[in-house]
Amino acid sequence: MAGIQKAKSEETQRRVLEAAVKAVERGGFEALQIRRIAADAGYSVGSVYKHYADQDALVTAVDTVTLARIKTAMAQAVEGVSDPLEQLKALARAYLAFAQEHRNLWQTLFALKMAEGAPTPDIHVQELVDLLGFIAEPLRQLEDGLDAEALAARTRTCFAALHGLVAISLEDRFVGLTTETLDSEMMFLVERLAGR
Amino acid sequence: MAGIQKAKSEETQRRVLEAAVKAVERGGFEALQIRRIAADAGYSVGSVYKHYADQDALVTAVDTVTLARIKTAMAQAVEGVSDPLEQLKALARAYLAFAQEHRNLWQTLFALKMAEGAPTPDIHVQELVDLLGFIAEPLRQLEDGLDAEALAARTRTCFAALHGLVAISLEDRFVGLTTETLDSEMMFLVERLAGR
DNA sequence: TCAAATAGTGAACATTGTTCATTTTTTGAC
DNA sequence: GTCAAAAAATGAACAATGTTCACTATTTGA
Repeated sequence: MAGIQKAKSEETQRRVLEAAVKAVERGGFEALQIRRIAADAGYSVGSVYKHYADQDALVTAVDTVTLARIKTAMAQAVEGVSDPLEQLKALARAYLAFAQEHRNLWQTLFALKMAEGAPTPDIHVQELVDLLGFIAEPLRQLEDGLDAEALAARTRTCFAALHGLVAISLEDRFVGLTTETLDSEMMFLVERLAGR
Repeated sequence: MAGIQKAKSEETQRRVLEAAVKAVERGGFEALQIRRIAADAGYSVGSVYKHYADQDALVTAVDTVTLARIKTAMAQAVEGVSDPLEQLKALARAYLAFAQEHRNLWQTLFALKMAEGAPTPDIHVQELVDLLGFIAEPLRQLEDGLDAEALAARTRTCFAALHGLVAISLEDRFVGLTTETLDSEMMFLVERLAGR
């Protein structure tokens, strides 16, 4: 008869997180309201706090889901692609596509975590390292003269540049480019970064 | 005897904005609280709302100040520099320096305005066009084969790439690079973007 | 001098994150 | 099966904050 408590606890945590992800997907960062999520998940506000210390913890949990999804998308992007330059192009397109298709999740992931004094959870750091790993491998093949440290720095630079292009492309403030222009600019950036 | 009302109104608006800028500088986006700002400026909350429709309007006003400061920094950066590649490098360094020295203002400027349905104010669009203009001019000299439209797209791409590097460098999530490495990576990026 | 217009006030309200005393359910020993 | 302790769940209450608005104080122009 034992095990009911554990199962209930896990289900509650899972359903709360599901409701939180859906809330962010629908309404962005601001839609992550405890009362709303508790109601959507079918619990009271108190139950949410039993599993997540505060709103930040819930955002962090949503971000963890987002990172996992990005990782999956990146892994699929390079699947079966052997040419390093083509790998980088595929990764760039996958990253842009994810941001466009999951705009609210992506924006929440990069919406100033910096303001908080809390350190980044280990799981996030690991996921980010994995993401950078996708870029590091083709880069290593293209720039064979780099030592490990330089490669790590170069990898981050390449990711950051692509990230910036994606971030700016999602902003309304900058006059929008056509989809074709954005893609060609992105490919230009990848080629220049790859030294081609 | 006339003119007192106008002077008072303008002073109130100015002092409220000054308090708002200082609040953001000190505590970031989250420090922009109406009560706190009203008290700092020496007015009641109602007076703040006489000059700014809501919190968003006040953030927008702060962002306008930030954009003007960035524009000034960029203008100073290229002053007396004639070589186009050196101009781009100076602009990149100035942009990074501003973000580092005015981290909270910079972050607030790029903290998801996207969530709001409100359109970007004209003054912001104009300032952003001016900022891109600083980059467009040296780019035009370096890539003489581009037509106006392609140059505009390329300019945005270069800005976005630099912006991404700056944004990621300010994040704690990514293991920090030394100042020297960051600068050398930034120069690498500029040179590659410039086709050198 | 005075009535209208403007500037300024702050109490009151609505929303939302958070806490905690209480109730309901589960567990394991007897 | 009984029951006391532990865990899960509840929701009222509190605190912080954005926003409104009826009211007061000041300025204006005739």
